[in-house]
Parts: sequence; C-alpha cells; structure tokens
Amino acid sequence: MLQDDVTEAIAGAFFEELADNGYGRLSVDAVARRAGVGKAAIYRRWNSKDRMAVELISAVAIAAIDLPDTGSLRGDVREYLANARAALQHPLVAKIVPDLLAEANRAGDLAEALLSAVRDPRRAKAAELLHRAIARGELPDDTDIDLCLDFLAGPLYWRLTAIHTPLPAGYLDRLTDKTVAAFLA
Amino acid sequence: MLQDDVTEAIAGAFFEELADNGYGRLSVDAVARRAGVGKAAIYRRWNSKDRMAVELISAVAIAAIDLPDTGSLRGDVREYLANARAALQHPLVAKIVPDLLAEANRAGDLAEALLSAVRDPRRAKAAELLHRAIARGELPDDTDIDLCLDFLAGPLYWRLTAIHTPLPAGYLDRLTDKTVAAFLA
DNA sequence: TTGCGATGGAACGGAACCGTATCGTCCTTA
DNA sequence: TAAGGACGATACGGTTCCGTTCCATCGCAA
Repeated sequence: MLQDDVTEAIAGAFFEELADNGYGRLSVDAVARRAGVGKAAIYRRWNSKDRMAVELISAVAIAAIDLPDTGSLRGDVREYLANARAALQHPLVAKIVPDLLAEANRAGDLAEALLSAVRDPRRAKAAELLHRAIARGELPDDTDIDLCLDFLAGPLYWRLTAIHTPLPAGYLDRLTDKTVAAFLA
Repeated sequence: MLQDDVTEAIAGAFFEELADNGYGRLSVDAVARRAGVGKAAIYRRWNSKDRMAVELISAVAIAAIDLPDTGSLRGDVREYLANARAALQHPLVAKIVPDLLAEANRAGDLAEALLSAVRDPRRAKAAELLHRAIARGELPDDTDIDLCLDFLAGPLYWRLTAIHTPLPAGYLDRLTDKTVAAFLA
C-alpha cells in the first residue's frame, strides 16, 4: 500500500521544481531529491515523467474551478477577479501557470490534457457567469460571450504574469468597473 | 570573416527549435543539425547557448517595436491591435512568445534581458498612445495609464495564446469598441 | 599559386537524464 | 512473531547534452 505522505511529498516537490525550472527542464531525479524520496517511489506510482505530470497537474487544476454567484453581474465579476488574483499571486502558481500555458500550445500528451481538463472546463464555467447576467437582463441577449470572456480573464492575467508588478490599492475595483463597461459596450 | 548566410541559417533554426521545443528543451546540437551547420560554427559566434539565445531574441524583439499614430484614439487602438494580431498569429511567434514570457518570470540572464530589452520598452512605447489621447482631450487627465495598458494588451493576448481559437470576422472591431469603452470607464 | 580562415562533420570528456534493478531497512498486518 | 511490501539509497545502461578539439574541404585574397 503506497504511503500518502510520500505521495504528497512527491507532489509538493514536483510543483516546486516545476515553478523553479519549468516543465522543459523538469527532472525526475530532482523531484526525488527535493522530496527526500527514492526514485523508485516515484516510478512505483507513475510509469513515466509525463504521466506523473499530467496526473498531478490535472488533479489540482480541476479542483481549482470555482465560480461565484453573488446575484449581480458586478458582484460576480468582482468575485471572479478576486479569486483569480488570489490564485495568480501564489508564488508557485504565478510561475507554473504561464509555463503550462506555453506548453499547452505544443504537441504532446500534456498539452491535450491541459486543454481538455483545464482550458475548456474553465472557459465553460466562466461563461455561466455571463449567461446568468443575460438571464437577469443585466446584459443584452446578443452579448458576444467569447469576446467578453477575453475581457474577463485577459487584463488581470496579463498584468499578473506578463507585467508582473504589484497591484496598487483599489486596482481590483477599477478593473471591475472597466470590465463591466467593456461587457456593455 | 564569419559568413552571413551561415549566421542567418543558425538564427532561423534557433527560432524554429525554440517554437517546437521551448527554451527549456532547446539544444545546441538540434539547432546545428536543423541549420545544416557544424556546432563549431555556432560556438565561433557565441560562447554559450544562453548568450546565443539572449542575443538573437533581443535583436528581433527590439526591432519589432512599432507604434501607430493615426490621430485618433480609436484609430490608434485599432492599429495597435491589428499589429499585435499579425505578430501573434505568426505560427512561430505564437509559440515562442508565451514560452519566453514564462521564462521571464524565472531567474537567469535571459529573464533579465527579456525584461529590460522587451517588456519595459514595449510598455513605455504603448503608454505614448494613451498620453497622446490625453493630450488631445480624448481621455481624462487622471486616466489610469497602467490599468488601461492591461486592457490594451490583455484580452487579445489571452485570446490568441491561451484560448488559441481562430478570431471570428469582425472580432478586432468589436474588441476595439470594448477596449475604448474600458478606457473611458 | 600559395596561404589563410571559415566551414561541415565527427569525436571527445564530463555531466545530466530516464527508467530499471538491487540492495538492506523499516512498518504494518496477520 | 513472522511475512510481505513500501521505503531510501545506490548503481546501472543507454541516451542526450554542452563545450572543445581535430580534420579535410572549400572560397577567397595576395
């Protein structure tokens, strides 16, 4: 029976290595060393480095999908952005997400797993936020959902992962204002 | 005297390898093989893989800075987005930019070079677009420049590199409308 | 023609990596 | 108490990589 604490040590070390080195430079030896674990313990759980990565990443990505429902468009947007900020400001997440996003544009099992297990469900989930606003009459029926979703996620992601400078006080409120204004334009 | 055609073949192969494998998996042997060149020809030009990468990437990144000046805010935004779309739809650029953006969040010479040679100049250049609009009176004096810049770049970047689905007809026009609306909110 | 220098190709040492195998040790369960 | 299995550690073969070195060839200038 595989021991849970060893599995967790491996998972923790895996994400730390992923943040430090990126998926391209990730090595099983380094994960084992960092976890204080023999390599056999890793290969007893997954039969290759790629399978380990796909399984560990998919698990946390799926668990992280959570959509607010405050009853108003502005409240939902504010809450969605606050969740996104909290996630992307985690030091490990901030380094891992852009790396995996780049990896998703390449060929391979990890790319397919990321698209089907992370990107598509997350985008469908976020679309619910807009559909609810349309049902409430806060947005017109012919709202361009896809375009609005780009405005919901794009600016904050760009700010936190590309520009990578701290958010000034009140940033999230002003971001919410402009995002809602863009939805209505 | 180093031959220019060899240098160009190396540069071309470097960017193709970078797109296919990412910076983490990039190997000098593969670049030389792809360029039809001996490894010695590479090390005669740069004394390490990292120096080659920094030099080649910095060169094209600096050359690619170009800001439109159409005389109106909406025209400038439309033109800026059209430029960005053209760049990010190039198949190599679409794979390389997200990879380097992830790399910029890590420690190392390449990260520093990317920040100082690419990110900062590009953001300063884009800020001019907004300052001109303020000077024309199209935007209020107290416009939050930083926040607006996130709206200028974020949605399209997110769409083209994270979502990675084709842009429907008229997307850029509607994107421009919503972007300007966000600026004014 | 002679000579210089860049070239492609090949090989090298040393290091890292993957996936497997083999230890002796420890913990759990029967 | 005895048996089984997961454990950390270590080493292995085979591959890949970096950076260096050597070689024969080719182009070009004197």
